Amino acid sequence: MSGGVDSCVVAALAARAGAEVIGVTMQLYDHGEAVRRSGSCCAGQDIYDAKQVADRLGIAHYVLDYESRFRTGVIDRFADEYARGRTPVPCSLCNQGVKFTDLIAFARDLGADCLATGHYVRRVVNDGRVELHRGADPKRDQSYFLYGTTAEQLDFLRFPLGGLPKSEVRAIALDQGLAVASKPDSQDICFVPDGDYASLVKRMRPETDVPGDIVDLNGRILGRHRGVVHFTVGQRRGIDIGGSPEPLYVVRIEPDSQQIVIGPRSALAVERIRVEDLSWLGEDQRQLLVKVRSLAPAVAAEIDGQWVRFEDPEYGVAPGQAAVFYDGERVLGGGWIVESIAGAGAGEQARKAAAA
RNA sequence: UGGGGCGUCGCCAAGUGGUAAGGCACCGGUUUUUGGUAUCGGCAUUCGCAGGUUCGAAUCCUGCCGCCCCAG
Repeated sequence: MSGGVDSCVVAALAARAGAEVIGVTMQLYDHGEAVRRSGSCCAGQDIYDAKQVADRLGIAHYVLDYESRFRTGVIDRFADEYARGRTPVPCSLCNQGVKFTDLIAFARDLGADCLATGHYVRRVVNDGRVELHRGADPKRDQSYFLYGTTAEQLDFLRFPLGGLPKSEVRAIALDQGLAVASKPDSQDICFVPDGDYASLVKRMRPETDVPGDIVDLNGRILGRHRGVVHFTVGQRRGIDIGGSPEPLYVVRIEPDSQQIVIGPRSALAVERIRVEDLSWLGEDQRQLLVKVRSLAPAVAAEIDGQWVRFEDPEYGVAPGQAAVFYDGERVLGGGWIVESIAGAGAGEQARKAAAA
């Protein structure tokens, strides 16, 4: 129970169903600053909210201090990735680590039959095989963040909200008289109190705060930037360079030289990517759909070992993000994007032709 | 101190007598359980400065200032 609407409704549904329910809240990063911020989770006020709901439901409630695990497993890695010129997905790190590893272990120790969470994904048993599917509400689907779930974890997990639209979840919360019914949806990075993730990363990895050159595709210096921490591949705003007839985007980040390479949208075209730490729930699918960011339609691709080749070029693929594989509604797995190969963008071709 | 060209929003840039296009950048909203993207809206009472002509000038005239190129 994070203290938000979703997990509290899960607890309420379970309690109403007559199950023996034990509420568990992880304390992940409470250092006072995030305490009062609504829309966060797993800290301060949210833990109090979760406790209130548990009391109302008449269920036991545990608060687990996972701060140090969260720090090493999520926050440190978050900062490290920026230092490598990548753009991390902390939510996936959290799910794969503390949430689905440590929390499941705790639940098993308690002798629980399962662990239910408020994620908008579906667990589908098909022919005795457990599958992970997207949430029924396409606007709420969180499968992108859960691709790393293992079959063994999936066996133990339950996602009661996966088939519901958010509006219905709120209606249930209201109906059950839960104090959190109208709490705003959480967004942004939970452990960054004010959305200013850059200042956190700067504090942890000062080298990401070093000014550097902004160069074009040919290496020509166009300007200066305040530090690589402020950029991600595919980013348009914040480059602060005008005078171009078309928008310029971050094409590449080179942390060693502190350089940001920018170019037109066509330079963002990516033909294939390499992924690491591949997690796999499927069989032997090679032709599949892949999402390279949480919000984006899944596109056709072919996987071959660590390489994923897009049927059509993808734009703005940022290393550090996850590539998540789908077969229709079903999640097949995914991995971290570590490398991308420029594709046949129209502009790129024109540039090469002009240079030749 | 000979010749030529140019000075319009932070940048690029239309506009050559009728009352300041557009793009980029920037700012704000929307969207969003990561970062981004996308989208919508805002953004020069004023055209290097000072005079003059005109009903009316960024557009014509004069002077000055600044920059660039060629030639010394």
